[in-house]
Amino acid sequence: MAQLTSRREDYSKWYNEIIIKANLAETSNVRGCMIIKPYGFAIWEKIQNILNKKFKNTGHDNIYFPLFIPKSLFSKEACHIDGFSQECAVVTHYRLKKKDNNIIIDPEAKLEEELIVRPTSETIIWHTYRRWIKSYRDLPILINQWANIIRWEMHTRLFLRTSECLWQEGHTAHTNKKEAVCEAKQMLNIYTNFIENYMAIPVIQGVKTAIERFAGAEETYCIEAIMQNGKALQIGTSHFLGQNFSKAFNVKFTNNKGYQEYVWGTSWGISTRLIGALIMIHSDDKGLVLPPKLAPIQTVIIPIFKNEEQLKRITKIVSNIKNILKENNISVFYDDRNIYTPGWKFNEYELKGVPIRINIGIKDLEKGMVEIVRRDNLNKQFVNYNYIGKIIPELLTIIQKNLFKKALERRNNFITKVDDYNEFKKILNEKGGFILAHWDGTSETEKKIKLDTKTTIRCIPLKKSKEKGKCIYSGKPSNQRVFFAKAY
RNA sequence: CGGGGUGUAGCGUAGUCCGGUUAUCGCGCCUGGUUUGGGACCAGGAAAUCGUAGGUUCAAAUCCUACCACCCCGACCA
Repeated sequence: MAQLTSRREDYSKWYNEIIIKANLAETSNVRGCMIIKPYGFAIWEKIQNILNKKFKNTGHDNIYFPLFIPKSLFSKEACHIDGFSQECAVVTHYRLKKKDNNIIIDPEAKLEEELIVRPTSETIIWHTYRRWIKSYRDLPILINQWANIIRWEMHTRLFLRTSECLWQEGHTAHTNKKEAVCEAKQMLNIYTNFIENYMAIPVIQGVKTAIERFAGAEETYCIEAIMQNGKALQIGTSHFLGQNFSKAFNVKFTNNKGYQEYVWGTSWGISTRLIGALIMIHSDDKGLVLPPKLAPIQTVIIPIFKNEEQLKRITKIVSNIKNILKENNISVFYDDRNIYTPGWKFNEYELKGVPIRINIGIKDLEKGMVEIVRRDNLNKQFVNYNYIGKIIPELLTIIQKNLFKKALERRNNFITKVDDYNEFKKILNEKGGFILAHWDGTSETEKKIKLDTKTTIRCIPLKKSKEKGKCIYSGKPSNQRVFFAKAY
C-alpha cells in the first residue's frame, strides 16, 4: 500500500487519504453526500451512546420529527429564512412516470405546497409546541432527536461539511429566560465535557458575534477548536433562542398568575463533523490516531509465526489474553490471518489508529512476554503477560490523557496575543491559529477585517479576562479580547 | 453560484492534440507454491458498457453538444 501523503506536503490530501485508507467513509455518487463505512460509523455510535446517556441524565427525552417541513411553516421566522433559504433542498413532486423509455417527473404530480427537506428542525418543532404547550405546567419541554439533515453546501468535505449530515438536535421550551439561558449553557458544558474527556480535544467556549450567530437565535454559545494546520473549527453550538420562535409560531403559556406569556427556547447540536475534528486533531503521518474512549477497537493482537503449529501455540495464549481484556471491558481484535505479514499488519493498524498493539511471537512465548506498542507515540515495551490485565487498562488511560495533553499544548501554541493590525496579518499568514485581540464590538469592524484578511471572530470567550484595550482595527476602546481565526 | 482543472478495471495511470486491430503499466483481487519480528517473493489468472446521454463518421476513449460527479481558488456555511 502506498504511503500516506504527509501533513506538511498537503494537509487536505492527508485528511482525505486518512478517511479513505482507514476505511472510515467514502464519497458517494450523490453530490456532497458520503457513505459512512462500518469503522467510521462505529465511532459515531460511540459518540451517540455517550452523549445520549448524558442527555438523558439531564432530563432530556428522544423523539422524532418528520424529514419534511411544509414551506409555509419554514417561512415563519424571518431571520431563520435569511439564514437557511440559500441551501434548502425542496420536494416539488411526488411521482415519476415512464416516457420514451426514460423515467421523468410526472408534471401532473406537482405538490400543492412544496416540502423543504429539513436543514434543522426549529420550525416544525415550534409549530408543534403550539399544540403541546398551554400552561406553565406543560413546561419545560426537554427533547432531543438524532437525525439527518440536508444543507445544500457549495463546498463539501468528508465529515467536515457534507450536504447530508447526521447530527443530534436538542429543542427545549421554558417558562422564563433565566431557565432557558441556563439550559443553553448546561448543554454547552455537556458538549465541552464530552469533547475534552472522551474525544481528547481541548476547546474554547464562547459566544458568537451578531454576524456569526445562528439564524433566529438571541445568543449562540459555541465551542471552537484549532486543527493541526492552524485553522479553527466550530465543533458544537448551543443557542438561546429567546422568544423568537415562540413569537413567530405564537407559542404562549398561561403562567401561575393566569397571564399569557411567550415561551423561551433553546436548541443545541453536534454532528458527524466531530469525527472530522477527531481525525484532524490527533492523527499523524502514519494515519489515524484514536483516543481509547472512542476507538472501535482498543487493542489489536498480532501473532508472529512461521507455521501452523506455532500459530496454535500463540493462539492458546492469546485466548487467555483476550479473556483478561474482555473482563476489563477492553475491546480486542486478534488478527491471525496468514495472508498478510506482520509488517503489513503493523502499518495497517497504525493507519486505523488502534490505540494499543500487542505483538506475540514464538520468542516472546518462551519468555512469557508480549510486546506492547502505543499508537500515540509508537513507544514499545515488553511485558510479562501475567500483568496484561493491569497494564493495558492503565496504558489506555495514559494514552487518553496524553492525547489531550498533546492537543492542549498544540492548541496553546496556536494562541497568539496581538495588539497591532500589521502583526495580526503577519501572524495569520505565517503561523495561523487563534489570535486574541481587542475588538470594538461593532459588526462593521468585524466585516472589514473579514474582507481584508478572510478571518472571522470565532468567539467572544466565556472565561472573561477583563482587560481594557484598543480595537486592533479601529483603535476604539474595547473591554475584552476576542478570538480571531481562519476557519473551516 | 463565478474562475480553473479532472473523469480510462477497486485504486493510481498510458493512450486523447493528429479517430483506425485484441485499450498500456503498476498496486490491489483470485489460484498454487515458497514466505512471515516494520508494507514478502515466484508462477498463472480474472477483471473496463473509456463518467452519462445524444450527435458526427465506414470507424469514437480520441471530434462536437448537453448533463453528472469530483478536486483547487472565491462567495455561502455546522
